[in-house]
Amino acid sequence: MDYPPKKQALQKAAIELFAKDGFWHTTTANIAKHAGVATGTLFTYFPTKNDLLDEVYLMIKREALTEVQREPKPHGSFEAVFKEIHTRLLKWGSANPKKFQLMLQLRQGNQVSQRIHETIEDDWKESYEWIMLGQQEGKLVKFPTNLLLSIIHGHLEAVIQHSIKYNLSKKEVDEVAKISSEILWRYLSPQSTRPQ
Amino acid sequence: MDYPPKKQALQKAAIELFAKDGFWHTTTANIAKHAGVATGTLFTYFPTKNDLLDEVYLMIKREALTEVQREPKPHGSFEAVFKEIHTRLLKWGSANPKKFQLMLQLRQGNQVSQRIHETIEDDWKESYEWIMLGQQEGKLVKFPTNLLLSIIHGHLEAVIQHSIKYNLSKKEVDEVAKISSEILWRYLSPQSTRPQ
Amino acid sequence: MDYPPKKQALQKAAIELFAKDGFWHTTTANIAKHAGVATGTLFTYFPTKNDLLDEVYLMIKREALTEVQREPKPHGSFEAVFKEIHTRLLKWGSANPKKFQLMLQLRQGNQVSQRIHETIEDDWKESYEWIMLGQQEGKLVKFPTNLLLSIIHGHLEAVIQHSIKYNLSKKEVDEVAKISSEILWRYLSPQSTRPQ
Amino acid sequence: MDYPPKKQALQKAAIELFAKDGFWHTTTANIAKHAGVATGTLFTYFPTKNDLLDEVYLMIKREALTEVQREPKPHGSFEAVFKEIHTRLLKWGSANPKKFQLMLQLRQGNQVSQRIHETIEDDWKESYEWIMLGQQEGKLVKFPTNLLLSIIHGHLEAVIQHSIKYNLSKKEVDEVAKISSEILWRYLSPQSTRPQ
DNA sequence: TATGAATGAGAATTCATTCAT
DNA sequence: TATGAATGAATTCTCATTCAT
Repeated sequence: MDYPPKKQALQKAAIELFAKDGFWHTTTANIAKHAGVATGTLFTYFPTKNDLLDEVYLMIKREALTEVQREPKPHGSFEAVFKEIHTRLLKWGSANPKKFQLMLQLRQGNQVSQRIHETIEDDWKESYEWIMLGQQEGKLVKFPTNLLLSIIHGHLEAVIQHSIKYNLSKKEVDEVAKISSEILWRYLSPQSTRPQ
Repeated sequence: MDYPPKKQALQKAAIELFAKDGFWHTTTANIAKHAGVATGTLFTYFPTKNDLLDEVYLMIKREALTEVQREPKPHGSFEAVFKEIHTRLLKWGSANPKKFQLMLQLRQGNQVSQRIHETIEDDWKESYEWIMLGQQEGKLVKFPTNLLLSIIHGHLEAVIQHSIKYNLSKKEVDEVAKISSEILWRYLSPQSTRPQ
Repeated sequence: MDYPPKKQALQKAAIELFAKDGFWHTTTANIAKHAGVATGTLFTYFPTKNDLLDEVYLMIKREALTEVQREPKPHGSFEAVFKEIHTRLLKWGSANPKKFQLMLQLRQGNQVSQRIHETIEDDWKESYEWIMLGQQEGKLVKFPTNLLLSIIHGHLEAVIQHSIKYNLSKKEVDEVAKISSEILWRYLSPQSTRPQ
Repeated sequence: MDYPPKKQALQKAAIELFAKDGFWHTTTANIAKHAGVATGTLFTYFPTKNDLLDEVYLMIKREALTEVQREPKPHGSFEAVFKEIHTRLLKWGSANPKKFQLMLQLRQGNQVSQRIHETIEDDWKESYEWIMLGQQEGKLVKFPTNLLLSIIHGHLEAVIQHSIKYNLSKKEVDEVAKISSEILWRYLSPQSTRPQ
């Protein structure tokens, strides 16, 4: 979608550097240098440093989303789909530690513009509604949907962070994914709240 | 512990402003102004802006810890203690949204110095060991302890964020605490992983 | 004289924008855009932004001069010619407010190159000499010729500015021209300095 | 009124440089250097380069006004006062060529903020009303007051420019003032418009 | 001629930190 | 200790100009 090669190079360099040094310690001059272009070139593609950030953040979020939606689409029972999505995201995060951590870093801090947050919310709306549907159909506990999503997110993040921190191999990530999605599912499916 | 009133005023102002505008958008001049002191005074107490940040971060972390350890100490069965700690932290976070969010903001980003992170890890070592003990005694699932802690943290954060976002009343927070700690416990106690 | 249509479009756009936003707030990119050509094209016709300015300034000055010299040439007594010239310039300025104000703007400031100023002085030499002749023949007061010209200019400018500011109609400008040239003439013809 | 010596130095340097090189060719770094202060110091006193310009412009305008109003106040007949004011301004302009030319330069161009223009208009309101009164009492021709003022201004400027250009001595300026105010007066007093 | 992406020197402004009082 | 004016390195962004196509 982004043909201009210099633009791509800038985005890539930005992700690299933002993730490594943080948004504020990264200068536009440095991004340009790493991308192999002149300082002014950055501003040909991104009116301001913040616009670059916005675009990069959106890109990452969409990359994760693409992962969830890519062929073959998750299919089967609600449970199977739920676990598959969880697994895909975990794998994606483990395989893209820089992007993942940049994402976390940017979620806190108020650098990303409101407009982008809204765009992203829009992107994920389908998933949100799918979760809500699951609740209505009794497949998931009846927590406030937002809280439920927060918990799912929180869990996922914790597991990804763990995988990154201990630099797990692909194989290990597969295992963690299995256990972790299994647990999460039991945790959030209604029967689990009424054991015995 | 911090007798000089100007130092306290500076710390308070710093928390306020860091939480509201972020570390990078907060100028030392502004902190001083909000604290009602001269710009230079800040540097009488904190050699650099980052030292102020470190101290403030440590303060908040210790405040949360104090909450966990304050009299009457959590007591009773492992389960009771576990739930009590979870509840106390949830309440503290809900009651101190600014501090809590500042904490999250600072966890990502590389502002806080390594030294401080180590100090904090040290502070919480006891808790860490208590969890590990719980695992050894079969009270908690046998995940890698670090992952377990990450998951507990993730859950707690999700719930606190939710309470803050929807501005829950004290009563509502009490309820959420009850349900949430109950769920977390079932989730992490070994029997929950072998339902039926 | 300027056949290439893109060159003309650039000059026109430059006048428009220099007059509206000032030389410094006008970017070459903007001029090109308004002229409907590519940024680089400007530099095909004008080596530098300042050369464009020079040419535009010269153009305007010559347009005013052309107005003075156009057929039917001012004729009759010295007084009649003097008044006719004054009237023509006043009308031209009122009809071309943008060009007129750009002219004023550029007279101060050191943007226009010395070479152009000299060229213009040359263009107007004839008028200058005609005024001098008038003085020698006792038709005009014996002020230093330069001062005399400055005063004439000052008067003319004041009246044009007034016409522009109050957006006078053609008819009103005609009237003002009549009165104003009458006054100026009395003011500068020798008898006026010795009334009674 | 402006005690801080560095502020004064900055204003002085700004006038010097703006007049010599123009507002746009003068960098804040250069102003600071000429004032013998650090680059940042300029912004301690003037939030932006334009604020410095505003203040400098206002200063100059007020200096001219002070000249008009200083003791001994112009007194005597309307004619005497009129000529005295004209003379004082001419002398001030001749004695302060840089300030005078900077004034002209800034009047054109849209750098000076509207607010400052209004402040100045306010400052000179008294003079404006005095002129209007003169018209009502039949001491001055019944032109639209604004046009009348424009003409007076235009005349004054022309004469000052002349004095500066030919670097007239104080004595010569005195003479020019005498002649010039005499002429202007005859020109603008009602009888002069109906000679014979 | 015409294009417009790319360039990079240059400029205004910010702000942590210092230091004389 | 406390002050706050002064510092100047660092940073984002602008824009005239170039040049490969």
